[in-house]
Amino acid sequence: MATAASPRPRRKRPGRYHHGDLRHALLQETLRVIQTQGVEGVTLRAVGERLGVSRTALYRHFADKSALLAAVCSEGFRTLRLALLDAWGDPEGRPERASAAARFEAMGLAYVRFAVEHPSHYRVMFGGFVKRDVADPALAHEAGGAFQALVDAIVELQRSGAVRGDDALQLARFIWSVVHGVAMLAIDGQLERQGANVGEVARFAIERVRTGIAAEG
Amino acid sequence: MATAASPRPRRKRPGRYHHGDLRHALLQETLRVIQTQGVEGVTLRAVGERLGVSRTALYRHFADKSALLAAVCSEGFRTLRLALLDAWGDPEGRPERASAAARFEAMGLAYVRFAVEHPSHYRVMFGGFVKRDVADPALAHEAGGAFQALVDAIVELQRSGAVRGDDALQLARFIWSVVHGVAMLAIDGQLERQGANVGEVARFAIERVRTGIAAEG
DNA sequence: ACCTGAACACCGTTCAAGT
DNA sequence: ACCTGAACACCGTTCAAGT
Repeated sequence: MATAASPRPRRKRPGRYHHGDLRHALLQETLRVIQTQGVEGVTLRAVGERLGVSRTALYRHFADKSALLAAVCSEGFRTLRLALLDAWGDPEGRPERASAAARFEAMGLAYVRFAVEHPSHYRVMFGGFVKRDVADPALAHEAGGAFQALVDAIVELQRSGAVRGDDALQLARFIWSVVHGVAMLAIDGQLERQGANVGEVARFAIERVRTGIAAEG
Repeated sequence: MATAASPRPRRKRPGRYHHGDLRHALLQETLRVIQTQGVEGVTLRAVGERLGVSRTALYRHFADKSALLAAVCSEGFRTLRLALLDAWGDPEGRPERASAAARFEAMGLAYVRFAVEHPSHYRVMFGGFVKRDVADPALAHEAGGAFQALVDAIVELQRSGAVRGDDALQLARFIWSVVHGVAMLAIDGQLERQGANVGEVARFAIERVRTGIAAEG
């Protein structure tokens, strides 16, 4: 458990009619349900009841359930981006001593760790739960931001001569695929089923990737 | 569309009481619904109605809906294994001229192609739809078989001196992560959203992997 | 052995109505 | 502006009953 114990969103006072900040509370409570019972535990009835509010109150703040989950995705990509930037900038708590390889590994491991520590949240982000035709612009923006953290890291590694001069976007998509693949197989229990250790798989993968994208010579 | 037009499973004759091979028909019809309407289109009512059978008839053949989907997964892993073996053994229709690199690439591309051509089926296989505690042994067997195809290929590449002498299982997990990652991002529309071409991403990834796992010297 | 039909406890969503 | 409560059209699953 690495999730900070976020304060439980307030219930509506029984007498009062307005909740106050229902939109934010709905989002927070949905995240809480996802983390504890998984996505299938997210019913409008359950979330509403936990906030002392009718099961239809949410329609004032979100178009529908899919829009609520889209907001959950946005929040996830934001958290993921911050985790990646943190690992990249401060790989072991000793940024000044960090080699390019160490920073790269730290970022990759941080990605996988985010997924493993928030499996249900991660699955909402990539499990096809939000209808693609909704196309929440905030979601696209946050997803793009998380990806950009990866691109920026690649570019910096290229500048320092550690990584070959391929198109940075292609390199970033490749690396994203690797960590996303490890994360998904881990979440799905596929690695566990084989008796494999997720951390080992992640470390091995990142090291092989580093070799695969290293500058030649 | 690359799926062979499988013959539509027979409806029950209105007069008759028994369907004949309902279990097989249920599986086939479920696959058909998944392919055309996605997993969320799979309702026991819809599948039953399409076969001219009650919505509860399936409980004679499967424990519940999750068990039906587990069977769908098994079938998917079986098809995937065959596709991988086919690509590995006959990369371009000219097996005798195929280099190790070409066979490796063909296998990787075949993996991604399977997912892209059967996105909903692939998502059922890896989307956490089947409850893990059911633990269908046939499913575990088929999943293991598909993975084994990858391991066997790695071992052969190691014997031929093309791939470094790391633990074959670790190498196979790494490669699985890469192709699974590309496949999932493709299915999810993440690559499309960036304007990336799935085939290009897959080819680039496989080539970088090949470099990353190549024998040294 | 195999299938049916009614019943049950759930869903998301809508909409007129209340404050 | 914000929330409620009844109603609607869906679900998966159970179970006694039919053939």
